[in-house]
Amino acid sequence: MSGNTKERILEVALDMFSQYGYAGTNLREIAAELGITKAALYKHYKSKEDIWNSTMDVFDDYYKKNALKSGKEMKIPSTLEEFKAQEKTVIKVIMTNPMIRKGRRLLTIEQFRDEKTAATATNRFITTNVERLKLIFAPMIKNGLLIDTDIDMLALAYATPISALIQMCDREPQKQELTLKRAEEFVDYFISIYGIKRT
Amino acid sequence: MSGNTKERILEVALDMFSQYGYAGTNLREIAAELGITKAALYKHYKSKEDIWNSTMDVFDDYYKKNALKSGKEMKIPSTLEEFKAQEKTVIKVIMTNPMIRKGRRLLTIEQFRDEKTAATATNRFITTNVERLKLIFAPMIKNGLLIDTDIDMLALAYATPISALIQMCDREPQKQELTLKRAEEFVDYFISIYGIKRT
DNA sequence: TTGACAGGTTACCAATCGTTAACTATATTT
DNA sequence: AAATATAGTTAACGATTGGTAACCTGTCAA
Repeated sequence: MSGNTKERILEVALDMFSQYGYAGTNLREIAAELGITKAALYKHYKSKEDIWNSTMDVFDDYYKKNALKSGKEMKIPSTLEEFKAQEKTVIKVIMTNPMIRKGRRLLTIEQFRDEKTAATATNRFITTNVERLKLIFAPMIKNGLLIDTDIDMLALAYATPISALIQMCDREPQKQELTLKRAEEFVDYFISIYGIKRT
Repeated sequence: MSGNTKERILEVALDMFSQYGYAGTNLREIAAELGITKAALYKHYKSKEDIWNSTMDVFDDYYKKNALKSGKEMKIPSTLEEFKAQEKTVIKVIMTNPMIRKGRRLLTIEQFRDEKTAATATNRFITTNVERLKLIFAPMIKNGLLIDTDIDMLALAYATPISALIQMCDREPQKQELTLKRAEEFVDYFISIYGIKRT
């Protein structure tokens, strides 16, 4: 019966770790949530740290398969409206997808534990976004859609306000509508500043 | 001997809570760091939660007396250069002041614990900054120093890139020089976009 | 039919947690 | 000088933690 217990453990662990952190999560609660005994967990994972590492792997895999891949498959928009529409779609997914949210929360909570986690956080919260955007903005500047300006600063100026709103949404989910709306408004605002109107 | 033990406990607790969080911190280590016994802590505080609440109060007081007050005493810059210089000073303090840094880290780690903490985090990380900036930007627009644009978006566009760099510095202190430099560069960049050149 | 095994259980272990009690030494007050 | 308050100690408490051992039970292959 239930050959999927191993995965269900991860689902619950994922919820708890991303809310209470590693130290604040205990195995009894994970087991209780699943209706099994704490000892049963050890039939599937050899230690708490093993469960922890597995949840991190889940997040990593999901991130690589979805966030990263969809970033690389992103089209170079040929109009400002196309850029807006495309970005608003991405923002909505990043802001509302449960797996992405939990992974982000986990990384936020644990980012000060060690240098490796810190580096991962910087990479995921800033670097990856900036690099993706640079790949989009460079041709847009070349095509006369955006004003010709320092592309690093441009990517930073675009990515971080949206990140801040996403973080706000992470910690206050009841404000999801508000933050999503504000993020979309910011996309429009950004284009109103940096976009070049066609004549 | 040592009538300041009560305060020294707070200093150590402050370090540990802001690195490992509430659940990840234990009283033995706090005591050991001070060269006293765990039981001695109870001569000064009645419980772990009491110590926790006291550290939160320390952060709150410091924040109100320094960050908030200096924000309110801020001058309205009469030139763009003055704005840049003023802001770079503020950024340096916020980025490097140990007490402010620890308070920020603590809030980052614990922001998902309950709704009140979450609200505090949003207030401190976004709202307060944005409100302060709006008070500065409004007269600057009126005086023809900045282009006339949506002031909420303008404040968001200025505050969040710097916040992101500060967060990066928090988790990777060895990059302090880099992040500080980038933040200062961003101030210049921001003015190059939104500032109105005198003729 | 039997035997192996996967996936549970109960019961327990040692370590660690926050916390308290009883005691001691040192100042301070009366 | 005696009494008291302060700030520390040692030792222990009960609860909780991650982890283990022994046992049970259904499924499935030999």
